[in-house]
Amino acid sequence: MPTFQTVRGMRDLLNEEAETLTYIISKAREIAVLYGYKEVITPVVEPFELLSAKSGEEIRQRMFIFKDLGDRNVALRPEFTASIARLATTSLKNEPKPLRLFSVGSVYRYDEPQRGRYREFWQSNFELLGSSRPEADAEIVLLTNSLMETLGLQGYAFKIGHIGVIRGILSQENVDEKTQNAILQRMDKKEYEEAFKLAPSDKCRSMLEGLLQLKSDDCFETVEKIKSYVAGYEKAKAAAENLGDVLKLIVESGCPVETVEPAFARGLEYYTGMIFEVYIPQLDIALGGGGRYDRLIEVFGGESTPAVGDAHGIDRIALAMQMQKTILATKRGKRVLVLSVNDSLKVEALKVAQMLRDAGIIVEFEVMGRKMAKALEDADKRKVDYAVIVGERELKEGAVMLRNLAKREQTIVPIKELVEKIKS
RNA sequence: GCCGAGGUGAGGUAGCUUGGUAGCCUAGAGGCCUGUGGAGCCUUUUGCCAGGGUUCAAAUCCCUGCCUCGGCCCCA
Repeated sequence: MPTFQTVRGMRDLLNEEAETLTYIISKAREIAVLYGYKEVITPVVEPFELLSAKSGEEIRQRMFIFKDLGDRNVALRPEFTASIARLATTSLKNEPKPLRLFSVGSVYRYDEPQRGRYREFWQSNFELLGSSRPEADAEIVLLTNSLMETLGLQGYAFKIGHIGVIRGILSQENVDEKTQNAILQRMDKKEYEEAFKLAPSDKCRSMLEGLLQLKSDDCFETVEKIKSYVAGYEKAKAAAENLGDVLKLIVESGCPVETVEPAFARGLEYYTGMIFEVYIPQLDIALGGGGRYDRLIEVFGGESTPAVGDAHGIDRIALAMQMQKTILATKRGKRVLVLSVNDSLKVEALKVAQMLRDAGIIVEFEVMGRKMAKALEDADKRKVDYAVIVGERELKEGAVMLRNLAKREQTIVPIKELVEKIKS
């Protein structure tokens, strides 16, 4: 019999890793509740067409695609937004706006695995549908800010941009959408020469090149520079103004914005407006990112619905927390091992165990048939707090032996007082 | 997709240069000890990533693949 291991890029998460993951998920869920987001659970497998429609070349090439037994082309979701957009055009079509949706789960991308990158990884996802206003963009950024802060991450910062600037220039230069996407993809990969080659005119090319020079140390100054640079390009100018509005809202709400990137693009094709990513200094991979996608829902056959959303890489956040040695604020109750002195008292011991669990105490029951010495030794090694020993002598008095494993002290405690004694 | 470093029981490792009995520490199960543990002693469990080649002989040398870790690119 061969031994099995996980498929490349997929991991088993044990002990602390699993604990950290669920801890971050629970914090994300708390944020969702606080901001009024309703949780939705969508399938891991979706039609390939849905997932690939507007995701962009980069992601399309990295999807897990297969035919199911009904000969349907399906894929494992590489992100959540497509599923949420599907919901918005179907089940949630007639819900009052704004619609605030939260999801969490695993997503799949066939990348080369490396630090902070896996083929199966976890995301928490927030989408705000129905508003085109800057405060909606701001809310998504601020909620990410809240999550970073709640988790105790130090020195994290946002990188922000606006896809409308480049798209504005390109459409006014009559570049078709397909070419726009290709240019944006190259720019995203920082293959600027390749990107510029696709520009149809010298003027267009020099406009794009010029954008790269506009970065300044002050975010608001960068926005002003962009504004004057794109004078004459109406849509691009409106985009720059919109970026300024969003920036003002988030910066004044205390959100640490590190840079405004005029030529910032992201791998996903569906973005139409503000886009952002969040980083910590110790890692140059994004912990989260998102942006505005005002046209996706109508592409899926829904009414024109402005929307903005973002995703957080839970595994990467876990990595960040580990690097910053962030302490998990988890509170754990007392752990107890219940065992009987001999087999004839098993029923009594089980009753005691159940009584303690009913009172909310974490109870393990001795199931290995071990001798007491071994059982106690084992329990102590695993950091169990108390052993409750059920024996004839004490039971006659309606009591059991309660042993504090760390202190190596024990007292006879009436069963009636056991819960209280353990909890104190 | 590309580049680099590696893969020895469950975990951590020695051995590899210079081919010749796979060793150590931790861990699991159990015993010494049938109502009281952290020590000690003893028994026991699991291994050279896979396949091929060279050789009398391969963990060791060669080739291919797989996997892990890391870097590039990009993302989360």
